[in-house]
Amino acid sequence: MKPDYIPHAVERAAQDYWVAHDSFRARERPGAEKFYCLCMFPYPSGRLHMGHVRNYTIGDVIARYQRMRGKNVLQPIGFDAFGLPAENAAIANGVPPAKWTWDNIDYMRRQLKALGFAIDWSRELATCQPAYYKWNQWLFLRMLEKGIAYKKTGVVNWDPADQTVLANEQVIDGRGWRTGALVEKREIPMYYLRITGYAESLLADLEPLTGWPERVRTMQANWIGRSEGVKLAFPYSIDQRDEKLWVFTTRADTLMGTTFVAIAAEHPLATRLAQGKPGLAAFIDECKQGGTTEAELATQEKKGMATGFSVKHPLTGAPLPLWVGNYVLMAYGEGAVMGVPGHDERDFAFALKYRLPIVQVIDVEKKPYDKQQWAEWYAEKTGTCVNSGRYDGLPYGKAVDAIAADLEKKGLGEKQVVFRLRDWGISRQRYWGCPIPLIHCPLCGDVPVPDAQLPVILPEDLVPDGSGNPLAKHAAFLNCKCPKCGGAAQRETDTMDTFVDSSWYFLRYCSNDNAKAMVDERARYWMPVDQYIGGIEHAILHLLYSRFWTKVMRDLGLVGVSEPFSNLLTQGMVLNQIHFRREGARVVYFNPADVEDGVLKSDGKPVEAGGLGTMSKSKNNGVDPQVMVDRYGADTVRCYMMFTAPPEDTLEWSDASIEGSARFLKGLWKQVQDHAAAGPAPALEVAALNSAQKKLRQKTHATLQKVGDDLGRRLKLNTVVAANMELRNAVADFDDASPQGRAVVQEALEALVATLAPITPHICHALWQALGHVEPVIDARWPEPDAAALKADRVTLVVQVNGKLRGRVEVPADAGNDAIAEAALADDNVRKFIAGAAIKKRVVVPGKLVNFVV
RNA sequence: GCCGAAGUGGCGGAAUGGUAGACGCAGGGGACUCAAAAUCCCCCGAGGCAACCCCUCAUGAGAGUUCGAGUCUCUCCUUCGGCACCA
Repeated sequence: MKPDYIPHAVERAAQDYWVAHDSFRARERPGAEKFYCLCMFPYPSGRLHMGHVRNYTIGDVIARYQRMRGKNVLQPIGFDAFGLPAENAAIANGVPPAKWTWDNIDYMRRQLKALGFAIDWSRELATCQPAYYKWNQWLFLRMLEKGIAYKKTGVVNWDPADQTVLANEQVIDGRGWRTGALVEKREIPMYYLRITGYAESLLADLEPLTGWPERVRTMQANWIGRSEGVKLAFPYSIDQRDEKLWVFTTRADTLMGTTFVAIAAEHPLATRLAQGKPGLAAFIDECKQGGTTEAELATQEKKGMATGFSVKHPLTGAPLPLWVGNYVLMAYGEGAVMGVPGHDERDFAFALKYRLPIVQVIDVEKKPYDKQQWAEWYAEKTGTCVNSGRYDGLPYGKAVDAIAADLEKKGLGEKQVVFRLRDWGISRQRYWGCPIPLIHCPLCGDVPVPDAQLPVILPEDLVPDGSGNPLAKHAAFLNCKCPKCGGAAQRETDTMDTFVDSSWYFLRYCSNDNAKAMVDERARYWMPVDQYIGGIEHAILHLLYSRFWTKVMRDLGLVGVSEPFSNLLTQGMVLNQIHFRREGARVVYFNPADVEDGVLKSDGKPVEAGGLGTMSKSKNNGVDPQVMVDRYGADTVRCYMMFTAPPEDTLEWSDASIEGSARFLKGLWKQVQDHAAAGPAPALEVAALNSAQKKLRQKTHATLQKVGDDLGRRLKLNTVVAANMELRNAVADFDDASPQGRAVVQEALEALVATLAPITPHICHALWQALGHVEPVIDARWPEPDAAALKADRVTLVVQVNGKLRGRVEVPADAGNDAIAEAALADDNVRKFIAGAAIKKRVVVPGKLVNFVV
């Protein structure tokens, strides 16, 4: 009897088998070659979206493949459970974030199980569990002891209407997303982690990380942004005292071209000079409007105001006007820049706008200099100094050395290395996060919570209302005793950035049941992660923070590795259309499924098109894969996700072509069942094969070779499916019920089922049994191609004349170059194009082509 | 604005410096069927040719390197990701 393909029954049976046999429980087996396969854990936003399905399918394919290669595989999962959307849901629905989060986790866990991922569920964790975040707090205290964590002020977005701090995402066109109020910048005290202390090693350790995509390493290196330059001082006198204004520059060679100095609006000197100057004070206030993001600062109109105050040139002593400029970033360097309009594009534009002098001090091969129009070469480091007194004629490097030496003699400067990287501010004025374990005592100051009192538990029954942090109004959490003096004190109500939670979860999977320690020796067995898979959007922040955190833990003796992830696959985003409406100052997003022809289906009124964007909760443009799983089954959805685009490319969602994957699996099922219904195939006798049988066998082994390379080395999963579709087509076209014909088909079908098993594990579980195997396909050996079967007697070469295809020629596989050329020249069309001309050159690529240059 | 990618038929994509369009979707034609669905077979980049052969053009635009470029280099355009409080 040949059973029909009923995906849900097949999938249930396979999943029941794996659960009954505890197939994916990972155990430490010293001596066994381990493989830690990890996907970035999901934020429990509600339901899985297509990006999740893509991510976890890629990971699952790799995990199952490595298992078939004989590795001891660990594939865990958990939930990144703290964060802003839970608070937003609470504001919208009046449900505490904890309940919302756990309901979502329960639903998503069911979805993940329905997709059949080979996950060790015993290691599941959620970052909102006290047993997890206790260790955030514990490590934070260790960092505080070592001076890695410290307190300073930082700038936040402040919504004056709701009296609350806003995330960048909640600021839309400079206004609060709920209130529409103009957002202000505000300085508040925060805790920082000194990631800059690790800048050198974070940069240096990128170099040997060859398992990472080059683009991610480049992005990280640029983000860290090491630059060598000179820190130098412009002296000035104020209130009868001599002081120095420090700046950093990578272009000390242009120092003699300085015509002004500009400081950030937040610079302390700006504040001092604004006293008694209402105009300047108003300008500084104006600079405090608008957002805090770098993109916003970099694209805003460059504005400045003279302070009326001067500083002195460090070498000539000449007075230079001091300006406040909104393009000067307090966060980078010293919060002040020397203005060299001759050789810096921004300074040039600023000088033109405010009619400041422009002086040329670098010449490049005597090219003409125009003070009205910026030219690219003005900023080049290839010229020599001019109009620079004793530095005239010096090239870049020597000029910098000479100027730095002269500054140093005067105590006004020295060479310095600075990084673009800034310390990591982790304080969030939010409820749904990990409490920062500090107590503020009126007598003792900031007192760390003693280890014995950890974790500081977050109360889970509060409902935020959008104005401020509910922890700050919750007496039971807020009021406590000072651990030092025993007097009345208050807890810190800020919580940690959720990036803290995700910076070490991969370590906790190794020992998630240990209540006594953050990590234990099991982490030494499993770490580093052999393959990490996640969205390209995490290329910088999450990966950089995880690398930093791992290095801190290494320095505390907690882990044995310096880098957490040996190999990284950055999956492309799954994009979908964005639709929205502006309702007053608020923006409301609509799911593409509810929109047709630019109109919302429910009310027939138009919506605005926001273009393509990554599927996200905040843009409400996710596609629920559950509909597809219900209709086609998990294997079809998995197959389609892998087939439709290479893992690293962006994928624009369309559910139109999933039918092809459904047909493929249906056809494969029928072929295997038809074949199996005729009884066991006889043993293969290679020597007895006819040429058609040899040809199918060659196709089988060519497919094994391609698929093995695509899966093992290239991670091109789309072509794994495509190559297997080709092989299936070849089997379908092969009409030979003879004993050896059936033996060749058996081999082809086994290759198909085994190599597809990582991608479509359920159907392959059933078909592997149908092909006569007792052991499950998850434990089958990955099939390797047979070199002898790959060899053909004769090969077809392409013949080119001057690089253009003019013919084909079939020659014995072992033909020499002269024999190939002779055969190629016998082709009529080839002869036509050579047409008596002299052959200047002959290029033969063995097995591929021959090219005549005439 | 800065940093990093991507751009190939009607669509998703293949081509690992060597035959551009594998594989699939959609579409067209046919078989089966009372009919439909499902399934199976054939065609399917544009132009030239009565037709086959064959020729020309074509991988966002423009240049360059090479016997040979979708692939490498440069410039430009468009789209996407990141820009430190979305995760």
